[in-house]
Amino acid sequence: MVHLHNSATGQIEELKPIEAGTVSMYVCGPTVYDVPHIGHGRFVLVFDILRRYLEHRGLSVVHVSNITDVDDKILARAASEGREPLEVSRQFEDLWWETLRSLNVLRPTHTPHATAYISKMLSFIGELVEADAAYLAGDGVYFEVSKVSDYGLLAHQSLDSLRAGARVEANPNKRSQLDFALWKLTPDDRWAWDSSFGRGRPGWHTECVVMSEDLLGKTFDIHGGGADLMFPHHENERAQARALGHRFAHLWVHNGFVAVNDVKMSKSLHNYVTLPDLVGSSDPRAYRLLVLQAHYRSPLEVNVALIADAARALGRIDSALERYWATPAAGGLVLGEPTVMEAFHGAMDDDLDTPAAVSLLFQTVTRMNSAMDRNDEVASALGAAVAAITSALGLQNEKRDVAIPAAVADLFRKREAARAGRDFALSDALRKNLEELGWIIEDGREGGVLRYRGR
RNA sequence: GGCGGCGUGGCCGAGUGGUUUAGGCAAGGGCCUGCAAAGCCCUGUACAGCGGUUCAAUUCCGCUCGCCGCCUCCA
Repeated sequence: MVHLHNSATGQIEELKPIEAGTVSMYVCGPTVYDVPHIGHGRFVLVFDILRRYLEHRGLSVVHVSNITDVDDKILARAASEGREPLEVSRQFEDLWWETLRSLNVLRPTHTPHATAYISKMLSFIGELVEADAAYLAGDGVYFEVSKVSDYGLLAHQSLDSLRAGARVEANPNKRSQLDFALWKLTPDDRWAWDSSFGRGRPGWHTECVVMSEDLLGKTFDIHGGGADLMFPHHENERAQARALGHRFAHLWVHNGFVAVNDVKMSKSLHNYVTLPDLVGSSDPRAYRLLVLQAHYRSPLEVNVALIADAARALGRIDSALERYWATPAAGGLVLGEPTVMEAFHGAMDDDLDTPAAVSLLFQTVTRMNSAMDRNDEVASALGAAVAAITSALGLQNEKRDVAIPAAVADLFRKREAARAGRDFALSDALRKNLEELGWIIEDGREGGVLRYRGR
């Protein structure tokens, strides 16, 4: 059974799907106003890994991840570039999905947009006002935090201590400085919606409650996101749902940050790296492996050199898999070696212990290679285990169906002939030519094997 | 100020009261190979410092030093 750390309780708890066999999962998505950064990459990979694993275990997953397309930052960018807000959000949303595709991240089942949920948000806010959990004051509608008895559950702080530490942001309209805006009145703005409260825009904590409940119900299994969303965003989402008596999310799952030189990555510190740059710098799977090598709740150091290391490690898995696929057994139905698969499940069930799973993967690669070297028949079961684990983690070696160019084939044939004639000088020279073209020859008993390694 | 976390071998990164103390990358040695590549084998005696508890601590407790995060938009 899958167990996950629940931020609400601080405990590792069993995932018990509300609807047997189906896991409902909501993961807070991006605000599309800029190029995705490597921090986005981590959360997207973590939850993709979780999803893939659940599916690997035979569960079906309804995965919802939103696109925030109405936000002050989008507006600001549109204004400074003299463009329409929708044009800006469209541009970065397209880039978002394109980047995720390159990371081999499965597309969520549903990808709701905030702009499509304005009227539902308004009626939700109406319910909150009716329930006396929200109030209309000067410049907007605010949620009254003190109406939720366990406010601070996710922050792991009491209302008093939160209030004590809260920076004073002198908004006299709020009854408490912790109260947050559900609807901001912006009567003069073009980018606004009319409502019974007045013309305005939604606050950013409401869309996720409304969209998650709309698509997954008033209670669902997992709510996830980056650790910095825990408070206030998730706290506030939860507060709204609780104020209406909804059970809301059962398990709150949060991933750790990406750090650069031990410091959380952020634009203001100029340690910002874009995701497309990072993914493009190496094998697109390298970041996934890097993420897998650390526990999802730990901070993770990420830089181009580490990505390159991970890419080299990937090579080990790839060549093992190539070796396995080349065996006759691989064509048939070979089950993964049972003790390995059991160990894999044991690790992953334990709060997604991917470091242990990856460790096991590499150990299995070594065992498979050894077994093949000595013609041990256990090799195919081990190879099948490597293949199964690799694909459950989303690290599968996309079989590069790279057609062999005629020129390459020609060089290869010449090299084989030279080698057969023991003209090693010519043979090595030809091999070098091929390497420059991105092709590597591995000599074996039955002659050389041509392999594309890219450049 | 409140809350939480961290300091592991060249780097990344798991983990554990004692026993064979992950894994990857890098490094060194070896086997194999015409040479390579791939693969296999071997090597590194790491746990911030100081006390304490214990038969035994890197692992538990305390303190010190250093560092990080949340409390504000943020994955």
